[in-house]
Amino acid sequence: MNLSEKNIKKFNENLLAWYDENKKPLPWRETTNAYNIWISEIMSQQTQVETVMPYYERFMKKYPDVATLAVANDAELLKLWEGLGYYSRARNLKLAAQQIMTEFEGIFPSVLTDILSLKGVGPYTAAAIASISFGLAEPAIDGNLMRVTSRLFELTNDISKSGSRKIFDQHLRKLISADRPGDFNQALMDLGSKVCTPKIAKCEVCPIRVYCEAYAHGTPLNFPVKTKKLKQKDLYFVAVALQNSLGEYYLEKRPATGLLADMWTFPLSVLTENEFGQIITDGAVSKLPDLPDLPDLPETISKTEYIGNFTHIFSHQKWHIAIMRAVPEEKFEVAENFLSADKMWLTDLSAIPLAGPQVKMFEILKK
DNA sequence: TAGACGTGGTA
DNA sequence: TTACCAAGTCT
Repeated sequence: MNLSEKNIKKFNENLLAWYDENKKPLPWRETTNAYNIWISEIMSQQTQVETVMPYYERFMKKYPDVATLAVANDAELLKLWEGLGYYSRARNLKLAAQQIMTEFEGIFPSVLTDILSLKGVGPYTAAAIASISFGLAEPAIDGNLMRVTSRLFELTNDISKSGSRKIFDQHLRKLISADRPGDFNQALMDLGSKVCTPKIAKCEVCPIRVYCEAYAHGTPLNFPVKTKKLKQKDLYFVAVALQNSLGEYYLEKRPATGLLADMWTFPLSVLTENEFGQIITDGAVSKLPDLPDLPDLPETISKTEYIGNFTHIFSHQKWHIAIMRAVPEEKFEVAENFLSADKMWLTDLSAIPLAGPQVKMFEILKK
């Protein structure tokens, strides 16, 4: 593209006029309040907007401002986030709210480096908030902007490498509208999701095609350049469903770090692929997870019954879970509900945060 | 810098 | 069913 001042001005006029006509109506586009924009941007990371919308509405109702979020109950916050994935986002949201209370006197920071200092806020989100809420000319570089920009300039930099970011940043800084930087960013995002899409480039309806190198050369689908993702690793587990006489299930809390941190789970034990195969073919199980040492629990769980199996796919792991129902020799009562901070009998499913594998297990056990 | 970190949708 | 995609960040 010829980057003359006149062309850049025309580029923005075309892009922003298209945006004014075609922008997606989204709840968080009805305001520029930094708190609202922040929450919507965090929720939208690697997540489609259709999925985000109900979560956003519930979140704003329960935590309408920074002060409320800063003192949120951890379990309630995680429960609200249940099903959205990437649960550290919820944890970081509360930490960042506390940062704003202590380091910025409760006022959402308006300086880029201050916004960037918030937990869970990286270069994309900081630029999105800075441009949309504070009118700063910062390109918010997400997957959409990288795809559109790579086609505009036929950039062959691998977008899956973090080092490529600065190349896209350099190009976009020359283009970004000083008057409407927030709309510039959102226009390119909408363009990327509706017109300049990964598998199909609808160049015939693109408002900026006359500036596009890939369009001129008929090569839009050659961009962006991106290395392939690794395949998920297969992992095998046996999960145990143990019920007391009240019908409550025994659950454990996962560690505070790592995959599904702080979420509740049925006791799990790692299996080899062969051991897993044994269970699903003839119900034979060689090793069960350790069960709690309870005073009221019968001394031996003499029998286990194979219930079924399912798989759950994460971005980097594929879990194969066989479900065994533990059958105590006699019925037993439990004196206490909460055994400790990380062991409990489930009384109210709606009160504790459960991730995908556990939700699926409940579905199967209900049948 | 590469890999960890969830989930749901599409082809 | 596999592969990839969707408004990334942290370590």
